[in-house]
Amino acid sequence: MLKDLDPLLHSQLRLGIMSLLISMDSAEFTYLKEKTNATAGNISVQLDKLAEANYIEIKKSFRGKRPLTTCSITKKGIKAFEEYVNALKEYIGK
Amino acid sequence: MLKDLDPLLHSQLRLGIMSLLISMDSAEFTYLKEKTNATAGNISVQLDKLAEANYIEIKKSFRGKRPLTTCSITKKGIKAFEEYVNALKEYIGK
DNA sequence: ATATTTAGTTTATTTTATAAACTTATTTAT
DNA sequence: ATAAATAAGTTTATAAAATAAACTAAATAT
Repeated sequence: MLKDLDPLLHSQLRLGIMSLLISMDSAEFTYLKEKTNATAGNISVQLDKLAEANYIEIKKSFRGKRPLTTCSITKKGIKAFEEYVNALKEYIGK
Repeated sequence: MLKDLDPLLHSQLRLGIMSLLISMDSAEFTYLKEKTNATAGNISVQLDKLAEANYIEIKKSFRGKRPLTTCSITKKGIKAFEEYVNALKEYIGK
C-alpha cells in the first residue's frame, strides 16, 4: 500500500521553499520569492504554514531601515523532507 | 529556477493511480480503490480527470452482470509521468 | 511634495480534493 | 417472493488549499 504524502510538503511552492532551504543555511524572503517565481503574498502564506509546523524558522529583522525576513530549515523540517522524499519514491519508482 | 510540476500529477491520489498503472497493463476500478485506499467517489473523480487529459484510458464493460471499469495508462500518460518525475527530481535532489 | 519602489501582510477568490449522498442492478437471507 | 444487504460506480456538496489581488508602511527617487 502506498504511503501517505505529507500534505504540508506535497505542494509545489512549499516543496520548492523546503528544497531551497535544505541546501543552504538560510535564505531571505526575496531570494525565495525569486527562485520559486511566486508572488510575495503566496510566499508569505506558505512560509507561515511551514513555520507553524516548525519545519522552518523565520527571523524578522532589519537591513538598514528595511524589513528583512530570513528563513532557515529546522531539524524537524529536514526529517519531514527526508520522509517525504522516501514516501515519494514509492510513487515514482527507485 | 525550479521547473513547474504538472498539477494533474501533483496530487497524491492521481499520482498513486498513475504509479500503479505505469507498472501494469491495466487495472480495475476496485483494484485501484483498494491499493490507493481512497473512496470510490474520489477515485471516480480523479480517474475522470486523468482520462480527460488523455493520461489514461477508461473502458467500461461488464463482468457477468456487474459493471467493470478498467483503466490503462496511455503513451501521453507515460510521457507526462516521466516528465513529472524529472521535474520532481530538481526538488528532491538526485 | 509626489510618485515609485521595497518588503512584506491580509483578505478574497478560485481551484482542488474529498466525502457524503445517491443510483442501479445483483445477490443473499427470510 | 420480498426485503435487506452488497457491488460498482456517479453526482453533488463541503471543506481545504492555493493563489492572486488589494492593502500597509516605510524608504528612495524625481
